[in-house]
Amino acid sequence: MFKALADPTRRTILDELVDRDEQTLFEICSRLINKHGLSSSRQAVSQHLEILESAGLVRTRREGRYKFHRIDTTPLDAIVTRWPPRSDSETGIEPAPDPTGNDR
Amino acid sequence: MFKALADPTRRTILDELVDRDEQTLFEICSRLINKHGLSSSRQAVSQHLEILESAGLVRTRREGRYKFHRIDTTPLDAIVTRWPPRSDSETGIEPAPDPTGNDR
DNA sequence: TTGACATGCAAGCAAGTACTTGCCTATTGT
DNA sequence: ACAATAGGCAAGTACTTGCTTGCATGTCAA
Repeated sequence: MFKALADPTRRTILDELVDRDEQTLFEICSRLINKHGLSSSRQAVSQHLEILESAGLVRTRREGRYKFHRIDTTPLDAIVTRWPPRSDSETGIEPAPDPTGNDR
Repeated sequence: MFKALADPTRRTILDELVDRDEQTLFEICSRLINKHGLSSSRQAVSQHLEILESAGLVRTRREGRYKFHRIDTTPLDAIVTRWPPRSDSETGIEPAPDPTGNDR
C-alpha cells in the first residue's frame, strides 16, 4: 500500500476519486489530462489503477463494458495507528543507554 | 514523504524510533539487525535516515560525535486529511454523468 | 598527539518501476 | 452482422532507487 502511494500520478488519481466516485478508466484519463495537465496514456492509468486496487485503496465494480472505480480510504488508518503521535509524557528526557548499540 | 514511506526498511526504522526516541545511527543499525533480522549496513541505514529526514519524518540533533534521531509524525496527518473517509451521504448513488469523459 | 570511533560523501551497480507499443477480448449501438 | 467503444495482456525500454565500496571529516579518550 505504501508503494502504491509513492507515485504522484496515483495520488492524483485518488484525489480525483475523492472529487467524484464511480469513475471509469477513460473518465479518469481525461480528467487527469484536462484538470491536472498530466500526459498519462490510457495504459499507464490502467496500470496505476491495478496497483491501487491491489493495495486495497480502490474498489471496482463491473457493469457491462464499463468498470467503475471508487476510493477506499480504510487502509490509510493503519498509517496513523502504526506511528501514533507522541504524547507529552513520552517526549521527555529518556535514559539514552549506550549510544553505540553494541549490546543489541 | 510518500516515497520515504515506500521502503520497508525505512518503515521499520520509524517503528524503532517509536519504540525508543533519540537513537544514534549505530544504535538503529544494531537494533535493526538484532530485533528484526535485517542485514542493513551502516551506510544503507544512513541513507535511509537522510531520506526520512528530508521527508520531515525524522528530526536530528547533533551532540559531539553523536547524532540523535527522533521521529516526527506530524507529516502523516496530511495523508488522512487529503483523502478523508467518505461520509454516508457521499456514498449514495451519484448521477454518473458521461462515463466516456469526452467533455473533460 | 594519536588512534579509535561516529558519521559524511560520492561513484558505481543491480534490481525495480513507470511507461510505451502492439495486439487481443468483450460489450454495445446501428 | 459489423463497427465502435471500453478495457486487458505482455514484452521492451528508459529511468529510478537501494545498496555497496572506498575514502574523507570530525570528535573524543588515553
